[in-house]
Amino acid sequence: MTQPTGPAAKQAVRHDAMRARNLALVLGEVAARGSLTRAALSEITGLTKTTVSKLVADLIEAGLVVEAGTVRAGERGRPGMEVRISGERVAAVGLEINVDYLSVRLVDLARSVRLRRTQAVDNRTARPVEVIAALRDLALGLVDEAVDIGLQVVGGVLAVPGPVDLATGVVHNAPNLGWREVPVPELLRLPFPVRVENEANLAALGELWFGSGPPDFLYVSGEIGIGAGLVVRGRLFRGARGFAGELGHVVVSPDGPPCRCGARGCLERYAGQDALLTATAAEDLTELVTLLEAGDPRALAACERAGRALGVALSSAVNLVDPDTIVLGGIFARLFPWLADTVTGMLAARLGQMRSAVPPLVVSQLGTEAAALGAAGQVIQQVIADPTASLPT
Amino acid sequence: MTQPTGPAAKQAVRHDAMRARNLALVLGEVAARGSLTRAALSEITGLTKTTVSKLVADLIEAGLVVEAGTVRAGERGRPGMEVRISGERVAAVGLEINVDYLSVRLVDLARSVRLRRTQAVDNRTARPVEVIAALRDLALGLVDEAVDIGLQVVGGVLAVPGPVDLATGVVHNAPNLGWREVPVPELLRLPFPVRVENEANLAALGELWFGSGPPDFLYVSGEIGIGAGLVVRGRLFRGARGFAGELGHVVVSPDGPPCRCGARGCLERYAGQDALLTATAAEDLTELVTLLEAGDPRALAACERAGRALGVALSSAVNLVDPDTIVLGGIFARLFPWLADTVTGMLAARLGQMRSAVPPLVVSQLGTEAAALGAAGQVIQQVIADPTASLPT
DNA sequence: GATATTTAGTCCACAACATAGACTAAATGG
DNA sequence: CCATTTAGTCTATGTTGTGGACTAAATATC
Repeated sequence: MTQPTGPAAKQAVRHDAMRARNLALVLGEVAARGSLTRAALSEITGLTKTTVSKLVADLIEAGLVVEAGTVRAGERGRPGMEVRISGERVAAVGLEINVDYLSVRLVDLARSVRLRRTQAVDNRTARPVEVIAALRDLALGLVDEAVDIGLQVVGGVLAVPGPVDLATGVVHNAPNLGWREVPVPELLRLPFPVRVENEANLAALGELWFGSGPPDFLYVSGEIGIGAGLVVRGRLFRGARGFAGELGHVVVSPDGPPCRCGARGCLERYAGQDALLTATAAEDLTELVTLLEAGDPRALAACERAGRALGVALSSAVNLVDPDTIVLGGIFARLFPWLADTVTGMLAARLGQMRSAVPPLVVSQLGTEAAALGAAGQVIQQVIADPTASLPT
Repeated sequence: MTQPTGPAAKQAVRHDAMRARNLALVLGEVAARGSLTRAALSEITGLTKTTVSKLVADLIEAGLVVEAGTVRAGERGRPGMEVRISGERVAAVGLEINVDYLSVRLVDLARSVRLRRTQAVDNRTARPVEVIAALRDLALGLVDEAVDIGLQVVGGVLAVPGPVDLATGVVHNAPNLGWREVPVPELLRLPFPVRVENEANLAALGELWFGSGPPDFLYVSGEIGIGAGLVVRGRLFRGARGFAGELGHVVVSPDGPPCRCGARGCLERYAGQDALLTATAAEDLTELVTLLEAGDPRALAACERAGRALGVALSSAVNLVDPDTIVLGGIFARLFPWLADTVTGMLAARLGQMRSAVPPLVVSQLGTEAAALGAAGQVIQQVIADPTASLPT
């Protein structure tokens, strides 16, 4: 018989764990609300003023928060001292390998993007070792600049367009890049710990942490392959082995065109970038957008067909995973003006009678930065969730 | 900016919470492993022997565990005293309303099914208040019998075939019963707290806690409507508003037969009970099974068509939610012999090239009891997760 | 300008719960 | 019967939060 408690429930709690949790609680509230006084923290967390004072003292000593000036809530009384996240000690690096660029971002603990570097390159024609060597150079340059501005990089996450084995970091298959079985961490070897994660999942987390929407949504990303990241109550849904979110292979029509996955009628064959470019004889996405702007009938028809297919696949997804909102990113962000009405119409037609609310369709606010920001945000999130790892011993 | 920590991370931890967590840890390990000595508990949990002794003393005083005799692990040394879950103090009631029966189960803390009562009745032709009144009578009888055997019912959960508003217990729409907007808890009014939950989700939990498979699977249930319960790492996935798992409205063919949900080509129209009975002119499921056993060509063709549709829909589900195993329950458990090869074949054809492992298809081990057992199991699970609620004050 | 009032934050004795080592208890091997 | 091994209890101590007393810093009122 399986015991259905999560891993967190299987740990004994001692005094040190209690303190770690309360430190994380205080730091998390400060991070969530921008700044708080000790008195406000006491009210919000339920801990006594004494306890909050001690916890804040530890966080100040660790350089994770700073006192930022006095503030008064009421008309009279002693003014409180604002405590804010310090953006001047620790930072995280978000990295991204996509089809036609490499990207790195430096994000501080206050979630400010301090540095941005992007390098245009055709990653589909380069060998994986070449791509990763170029990324390593870009990242090392960023780290040097971080040291120059006084920030210590405590970790990084790399976004790649394909499923990833989270334990080993091996990219089993990235169709957008033409990669199979690439042992990314062995090749990357940066002077801080780096994990590898699927790009759609990280973009979803980017929208969550750097966007402004609600904490329950399905993020749709796509180039050749189409992936989805699902966030429910602020947490990423990964599935049993971490390979959830393969929206590109959801069935649009069971006897439709053959797909490279071996099935037929997958979403990718209707709405993937290759499908769109082939239908319009466009060279690349920019040319496709130019045709659409010019009102080219073939381009408009291809978008209409892609929009209907997206609507069908997304209606299946909504029935299965019940998101609150659908966010279109990747190529679909650029094509949003020509897709939105068709997709929204199809969702309303297929979902509108049974469901009390059809999830609204919105465009990504972060554009091509979403994945790299989500990557860096994951490291920031870990520091906030476990501040004791950052305390001096 | 949304702060993405779960609810549990937002609670301060004090001494009482620390004790509660450690009590839950000890009780959970005893529940998971059948019986343990204090010394073994100390080794497994990492708490000292002193701490474990005190925690076990509290649990004994609460009647949640008992000492069950001496046992020795090695060749010499003082024998240890086995501590086991007590099945003789608290119990939970699982209730179920399905199309053609009402069912109640009494389950003790050791997860033994102590009492079973099922009443055959056509719930589709009866009014909701009549159905719920009959269920109330059945449940009150079970409670009387529980008292007779010395068990105290601490709570219950009711399984219904349709989406449920978890906060209010209102059943918005149960197509299998013909119900809409039924305020079940107001009508039921039993002498213990009762929550209402979707039947497919509870059946999935039943397979998890009373079956013997791995803790990551998609459970497929079906009568007229087809629902799915998804369990990942021992936890039920519900979606943003609790309305995930609507497998019956996943698209099989976008321009297929119109569905009562307003869409076209939903799985329900191919593999739902009505679709199967209409295709074979069978009166009910038993007659359909008789036809299948006799080799009736129309019945076999209907199952083949249903199996292919299930395979298509399940391949979309696997791509999106990545389960380890697929469990067929409901009518599909009875039809398993005539469905399995087609479904398995379709899954292999659609998933076998890209995914390193195609999820195996298995039949439910619990049959029609799965939902009621899952319901009772949820109450049992809550007692184990929060034993301080059961301690004398 | 002085005093009363309000609110923030610190101080310190105490409580709750886990730890750690000493000790007792219960068994078997030699 | 004694030595050894292992389980479980006892008791002083340590860690971390609490709660009330107290100080500090502000404004309103006189």
